[in-house]
Amino acid sequence: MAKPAKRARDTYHVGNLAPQLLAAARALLEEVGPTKLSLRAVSERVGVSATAAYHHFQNRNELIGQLAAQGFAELAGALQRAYSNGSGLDKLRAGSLAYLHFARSNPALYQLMFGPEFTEQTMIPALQRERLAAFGELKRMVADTLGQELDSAEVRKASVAAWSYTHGLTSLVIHGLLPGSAEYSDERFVDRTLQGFAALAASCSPPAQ
Amino acid sequence: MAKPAKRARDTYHVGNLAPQLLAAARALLEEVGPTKLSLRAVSERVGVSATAAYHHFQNRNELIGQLAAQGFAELAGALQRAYSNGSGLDKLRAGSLAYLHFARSNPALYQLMFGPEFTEQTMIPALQRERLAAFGELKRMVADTLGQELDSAEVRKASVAAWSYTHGLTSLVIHGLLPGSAEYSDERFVDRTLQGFAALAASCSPPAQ
DNA sequence: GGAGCAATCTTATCAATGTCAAGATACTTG
DNA sequence: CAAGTATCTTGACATTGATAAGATTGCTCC
Repeated sequence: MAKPAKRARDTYHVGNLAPQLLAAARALLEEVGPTKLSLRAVSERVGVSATAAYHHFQNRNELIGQLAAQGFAELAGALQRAYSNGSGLDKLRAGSLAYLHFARSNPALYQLMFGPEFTEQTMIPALQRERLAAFGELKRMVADTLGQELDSAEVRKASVAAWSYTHGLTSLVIHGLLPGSAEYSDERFVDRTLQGFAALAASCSPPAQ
Repeated sequence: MAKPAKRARDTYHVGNLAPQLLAAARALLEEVGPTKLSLRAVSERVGVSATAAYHHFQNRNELIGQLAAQGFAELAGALQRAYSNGSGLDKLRAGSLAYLHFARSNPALYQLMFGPEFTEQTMIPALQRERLAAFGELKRMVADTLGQELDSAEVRKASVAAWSYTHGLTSLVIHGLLPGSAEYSDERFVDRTLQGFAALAASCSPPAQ
């Protein structure tokens, strides 16, 4: 019988399994959510055995870590595009829009990127690198807006502020914690939040430098 | 032998198991992290069988959901205290400090409160209620600062802005994504971020109302 | 071109976990 | 005190991450 041979032909040496696994995991991630993503389901979707992934990734954490790293890389790219194509002054608004748009297009991935699965022990070099790169892109936008050097104290503080507000808004929207999280547009969320900041700034005591 | 009888005396009818389970889960949560919290470990710590919890909670999600609800209740309390004891104008700064302080004192709980385990399906009423109450507390602070009504459009927008920035900063600090996440004080993070906002506001185009 | 080696994939298996079903025990109420 | 109900246990099952050992394929080196 040629059955075992044929079966072997189909499954053995699929080729570049790692990218296929990552792609399947990425798709499954958005279907089932960040917590319910199982290696077995990913392997089954690709058509390999449950343990095949262990020859390309150390464990589940490394696989989803690379997914998260991929997410940060794409986020950095989106920020860069917004930074380049930014019209006029408000490049920061364009950046916020790109940020929120990326997260709303890949909600489960975004939750994974900032999820609790990556601590100091379970951290992956690629993830740390891409995260720093994405934040570097944000800092470039802020430095450009402020007209200051990349590593000035002003830029550092303002970048953290920008990241905080954008990530916070994004996180709240993604989790459905804001009214109209599903239907309202990215622009509406960003602009209303910016208006809210303006109102707060007008009523608050000016912070001491 | 009195062994089975004695054993029964020890374990049967522990009393108010639900609060004990919640307390043990709360402690374990901060020890092992939000993802690694298992019902069995909680039960073992309390000293009951693995399935005892199912007579007090529908499933694991309801238990950790009540934990999260408890977290929001405590957060609301912390905000209220900061709101009452706020000295002078900057009650918002005091609120941000209280918020960040709560999260840094209960990092795993905070991650759980905003974690991906609670979707529309897995949501429990208590969690939604306490979350709304906490956000209501934040809105009261904002309304007081702006000197406007609780349900005005201004207050709604400014509240979302305040929540976004505070949650974003908190989330970044908790996850260790900011330099000095471990050593720096709450005050330093909040004040530097506020200074960053001021710098951004000075360099940005005034948002159209 | 073939032997051998390394890379790749599979099957078998284990421990941990969430969950259900059925039975044992303790409290409560008539 | 008897019966019922609340509470807890044991036993079991499916799912999942992970390891070990074996099978298969492609590559290299003579």
